[in-house]
Amino acid sequence: MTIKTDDVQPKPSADHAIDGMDRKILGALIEDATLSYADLGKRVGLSAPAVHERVKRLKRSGVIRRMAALVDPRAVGKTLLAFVHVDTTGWGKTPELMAISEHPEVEEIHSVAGDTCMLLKVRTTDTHALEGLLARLYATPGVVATRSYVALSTYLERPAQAGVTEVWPTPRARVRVV
Amino acid sequence: MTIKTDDVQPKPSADHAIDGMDRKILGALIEDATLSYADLGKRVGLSAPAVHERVKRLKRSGVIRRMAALVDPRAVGKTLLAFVHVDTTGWGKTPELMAISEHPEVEEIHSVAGDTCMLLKVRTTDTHALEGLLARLYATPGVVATRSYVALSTYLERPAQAGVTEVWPTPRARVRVV
DNA sequence: CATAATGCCTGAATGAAATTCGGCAACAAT
DNA sequence: ATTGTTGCCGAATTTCATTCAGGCATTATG
Repeated sequence: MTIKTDDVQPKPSADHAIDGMDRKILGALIEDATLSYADLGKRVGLSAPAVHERVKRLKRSGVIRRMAALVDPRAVGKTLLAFVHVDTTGWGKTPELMAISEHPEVEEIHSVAGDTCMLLKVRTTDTHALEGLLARLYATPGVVATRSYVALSTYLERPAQAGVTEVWPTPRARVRVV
Repeated sequence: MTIKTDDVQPKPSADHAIDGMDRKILGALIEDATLSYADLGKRVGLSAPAVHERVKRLKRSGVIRRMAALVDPRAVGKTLLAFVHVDTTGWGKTPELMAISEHPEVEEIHSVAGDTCMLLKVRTTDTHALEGLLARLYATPGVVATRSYVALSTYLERPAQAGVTEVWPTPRARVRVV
């Protein structure tokens, strides 16, 4: 009998393991999702139907969540970026706290280990709009304090890279049980 | 004579102002960049060549930076997400600090206002790989301290929304100069 | 008020690309 | 050795991106 894990986090169905060819495809599609299958195939060394099949599988298995247009936030009026540490009374995915995701200024919500409970990434038009968001956060039941880090400049902002980055390889047990 | 602003931040060329129709198009393309122009037009109430023209303009003006595949980080082995506060001796875009962006685990680098200098968003395979990254950060000239917030759960993570979110409208001067 | 110019839209036509199909080679299991 | 499976390629079909020629509203101008 197998134990049902039933994760809270969305899990990528691990039907097929990702191989090096998949990583090359992912890397190319992260850079440019408008590549034709013919060009994509030429870049990774495969035919168009072959890459098409793999991309379909990567989408179906959830590795590729979706294709998205990356929009300059400043072009749509979101000039101000801030990271907000939120201290709460309780812990966990309570409905009250999840209501925070309803605020359209909030782009990310993480529960973190450290001297705070939750970490928010938010974008607003200006400081005044940030104040409005903070007021709504403080009005949320369970929120007791916030600390905001307003971004002055963004030096790097890129979506998830596809390559493995095992610079220091994780040590594996080299012990022989006798 | 006009003053050359010459921003450090990439600037969206403000040829044409973004109107409500553009916002609807952007919102749809953020959700799904694979929409055909016909479907996109039906969704926003426009013909296919019309939306095509607008999308082309949005790309050319830099509002749409690019189309990208959004990849599940866990599917490519990046299980651990952390936000790292970095304290530095100096300030600004020094070459030493910009070398941090060479580390593939680093997804974002912001200089922030608050009790730290810089804020990093990083993804690694595990805690050991995070330790390796921190070791490399400490080896960077100018870095004096770091504080890491390891994400336990991610409740929300979405790319930039297209809509204006002026919930508390920014007060405008109602003064008449006489 | 008339007129011309501008910008933006609609509908058809062309060319390219996505998608599907059948067949072949490599590999694993029986 | 044989059989089944998996993954790939080349060709065919259908859909879509892209372009073009008009039509309508709005605005500037005489």
